[in-house]
Amino acid sequence: MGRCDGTFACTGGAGPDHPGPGAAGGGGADSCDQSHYARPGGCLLPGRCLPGRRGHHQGSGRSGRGRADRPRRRPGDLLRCPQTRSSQGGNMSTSGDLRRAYASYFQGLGHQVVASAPLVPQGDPSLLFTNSGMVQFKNVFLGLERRPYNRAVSAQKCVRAGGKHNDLSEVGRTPRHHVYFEMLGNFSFGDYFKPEAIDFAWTFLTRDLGIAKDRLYASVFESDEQAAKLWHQVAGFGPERIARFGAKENFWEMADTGPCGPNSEIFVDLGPELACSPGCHFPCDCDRFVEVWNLVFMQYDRGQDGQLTPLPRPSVDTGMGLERMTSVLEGVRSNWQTDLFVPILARIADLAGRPYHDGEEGFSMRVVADHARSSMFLIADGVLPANGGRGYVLRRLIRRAVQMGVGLGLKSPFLPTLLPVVEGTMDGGRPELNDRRSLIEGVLAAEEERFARTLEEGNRLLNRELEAVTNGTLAGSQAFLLYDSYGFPIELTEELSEAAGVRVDRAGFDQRMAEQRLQARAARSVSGGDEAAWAAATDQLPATEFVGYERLSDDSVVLAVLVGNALVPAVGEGPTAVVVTAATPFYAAGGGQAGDVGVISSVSGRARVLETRRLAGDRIAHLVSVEEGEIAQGDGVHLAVDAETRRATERNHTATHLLHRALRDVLGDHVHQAGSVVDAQRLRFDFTHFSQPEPAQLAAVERLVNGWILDDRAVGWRILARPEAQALGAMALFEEKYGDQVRMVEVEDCSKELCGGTHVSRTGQIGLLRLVAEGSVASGVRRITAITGWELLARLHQRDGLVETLTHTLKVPDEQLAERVQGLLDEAVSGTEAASRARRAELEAQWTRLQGQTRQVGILQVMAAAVANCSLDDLRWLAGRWQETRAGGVLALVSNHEQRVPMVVAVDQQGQDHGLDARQLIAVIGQQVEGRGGGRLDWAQGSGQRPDGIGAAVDSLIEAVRQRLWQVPESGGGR
RNA sequence: GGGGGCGUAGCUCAGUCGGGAGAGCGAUUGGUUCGCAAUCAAUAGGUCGGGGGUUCGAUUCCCCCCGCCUCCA
Repeated sequence: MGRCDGTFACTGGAGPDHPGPGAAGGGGADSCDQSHYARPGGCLLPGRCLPGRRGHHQGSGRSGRGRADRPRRRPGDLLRCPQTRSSQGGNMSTSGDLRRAYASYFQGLGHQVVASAPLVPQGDPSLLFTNSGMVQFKNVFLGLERRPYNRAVSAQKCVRAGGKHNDLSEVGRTPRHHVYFEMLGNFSFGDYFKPEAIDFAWTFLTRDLGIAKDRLYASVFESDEQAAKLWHQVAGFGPERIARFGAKENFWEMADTGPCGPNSEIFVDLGPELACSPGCHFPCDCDRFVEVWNLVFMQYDRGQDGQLTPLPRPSVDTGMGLERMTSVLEGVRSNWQTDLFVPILARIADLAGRPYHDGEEGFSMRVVADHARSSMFLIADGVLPANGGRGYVLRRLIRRAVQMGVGLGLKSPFLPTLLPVVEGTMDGGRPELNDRRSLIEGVLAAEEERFARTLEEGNRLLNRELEAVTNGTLAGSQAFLLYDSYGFPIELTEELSEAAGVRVDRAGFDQRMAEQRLQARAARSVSGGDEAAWAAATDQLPATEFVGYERLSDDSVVLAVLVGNALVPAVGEGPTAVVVTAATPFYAAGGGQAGDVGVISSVSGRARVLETRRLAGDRIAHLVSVEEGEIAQGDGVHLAVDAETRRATERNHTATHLLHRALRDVLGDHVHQAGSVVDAQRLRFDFTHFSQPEPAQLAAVERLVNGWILDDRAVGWRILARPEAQALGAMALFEEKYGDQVRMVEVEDCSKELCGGTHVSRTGQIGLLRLVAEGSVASGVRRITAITGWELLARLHQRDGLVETLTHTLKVPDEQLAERVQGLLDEAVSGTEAASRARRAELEAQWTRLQGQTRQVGILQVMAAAVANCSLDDLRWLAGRWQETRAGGVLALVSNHEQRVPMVVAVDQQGQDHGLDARQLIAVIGQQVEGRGGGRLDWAQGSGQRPDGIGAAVDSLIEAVRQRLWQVPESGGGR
């Protein structure tokens, strides 16, 4: 990258990979800084700016204090950074203050304060994690969702790791990359636009935060004259303070189509001391100018053809990275030196027994600090370590942190012990860390433990490999196998190999790694769901009105019919089709509840609804098979849900809420829902818990639930504002939609949960509940399966039928069944024992007879005989006796058994010395009985299928031995 | 979603050109020992994850499924 050459269009950090704060898959203020420590010729001296600052703590220097009494600087500190100018006139001194000030400033300007959405995006499978402030407003910007306000402000939790934008490898190496960070943002949904957005930002920065006006700069899209003009009017910026960039940096798009527009970024000059060169000036992408705020002006809609049409009501989406703005306010050079990280780093340094260094030496500690807090927030939002998807990202974060920590000499498990410190840095802004404390600690401890086992196993395997190394190099494929199949980190392989004086073929390893990536990517491009295509084909339609809470049948009109993934005017009998109506009583699969089935009919046709699914934009898709006539777009139709199936599903859904409550009562508050499936047949509930529940605990749970059912408690629901629901103590699930209006389902004096599903109206309708299975699905997650209502009755009947069959067959009353079966088993066992004893006696007798049948062939004793009715196992037993008694020479036994001819041949050492091979001999016998066989030099077996050749087989064996002895005269002579 | 590895006695695991299912620990019984610990000996315990195929014969080779571990996306 060029810098300060006067012609290069400096990005200020918002490079091509980081389109701005609002990008669903994009980056923004907090991950833009590509500058590194220890840069040759750079203006930073690692470690100079911030001597160890352990001891000072977040929470000190709250608002109201001036910088004079902020305790974070000691008189002797060498502070080369221009932080002394940072907070002039302002009273911001901590990240918590900034978070609060931002919210209250915009609240004062008519913005609704909206809670942070969870890190797991709702209803957007294309996105691994929430990675910017606008994610929860995406559908509002797209016009698919309406909210009761048109101005909002939020402090959004974000994670960038995994997926397309992966900052993982940069964390710890740069001043501003983090996996977890927070984005402060104000939003206008078709309300105010550029003039207000720029004015609000300017006023907040200069008045509320007290940043000197001469330290601020802005960038605008090259052709956005309006924005440039506004910066001049509002801030008095001349052209030298307004950079103009092209579409790559300053034009933002949510996706290939849809809302988009230019954006304007605001930069703070950290001072000439940080300049990369004496001539450095704005714009320059060195550490001197830090981008703190990105204002996105959504004013166009890009159509399928790529054409831009102006939006009637332009919108605004802004993002300010909490961490970097805090660093500016606190006058420190990197985010790691803010109150968000200093206490965490200090604790890690304490545990490691060595000081934290701000330079390269501190890399490991920064990674541990970042990954620890990232993991905690992910777990708090319901992510659990797993082998794929989000869970895998979390697992990697935890393991990387543990590996770094162990390298620092930390004693595992140390991650759980960091939780209180991380929570402290949040200054009360993130209560979920406390609410989910036991869960977070448990998950972290369990994962550390599991990783320790992985390392131990890898160590064992590596040592084995190292011993086998002969040329001083461990093959890249071996190192890769250790990594790929056994999860043993390559860094450890290198380290341990080096200690053993072995080089690791890193190039070979990297080669394998690249192949693996290619393979996974190629596979990915093939997959793709139908639902996305359906959503795209119907994106002009309004949200479907769901009337299924109130009734099970309704009339509506068909808005769209799809066959395959394409819109069609009508569909007849035959193909499976998708039907979308204006309104429907059919519940679309979601929240764990199965979609409804039933019938859609019109004057011209009737279709069976096989499945109901929810599409993006709250449209409901019925998957149908037309049974009669046709269903056409524009038809008036009657939609009827299969009531029996729906009722059964509702019984299971309400029972799930009761079960959840009972589990918490019996096992403890760390129990949280981790997945749920509810259909007409059963309910399946996954929950967090770290050990196997005792049978007595499960019995207690079942008893509690059935007690509530027998109480016949009322079940109701209402829509209310989210804070209200929280105040009432509603169970907040991980999957819940963090809208402002939430639906709370309440079981009288028992359970309150936020839930969009359908339920019985009184618990008595559930009938009864029975737990039918309990097991583990992942570490720390248990799964309970249960049944209710008719399904339970059917199971009882089935069980009763089974018992009846048994009592009938065994001719004993119910209560004696067990005893009778045991008796039969004992009899069977003694019977087979007696039989095998008898068989052995028979074989023993057979063996005695055989001993008389040895004949001399040359110098060898040959025992060749046909024995009656022996299985291959019997022959083996006889051969065993032959070996035990050291009869010597050659043994060949042939028998007839169940239409086949089992045969064995054994040759002792003497026979082998004379060139005899058991495999050749058995082939000779095999010829006479149409059989085949094989084995080892001294021992062969096989079977044939012509019992009438047995006599010839024995003769041919003797003849073969004789010939063999002639062909290969024994060296000592003796014939 | 795509790979790799693993699944054998209660536990930890051996078991290669396909042919007699094993070790250590644990359990039971007996001996030695003042008791425990320890130690010696004997014994029990296995649909070799499940199903299908190839073969005279499959723990072993092939295919499918299930479970666990792991990497990549």
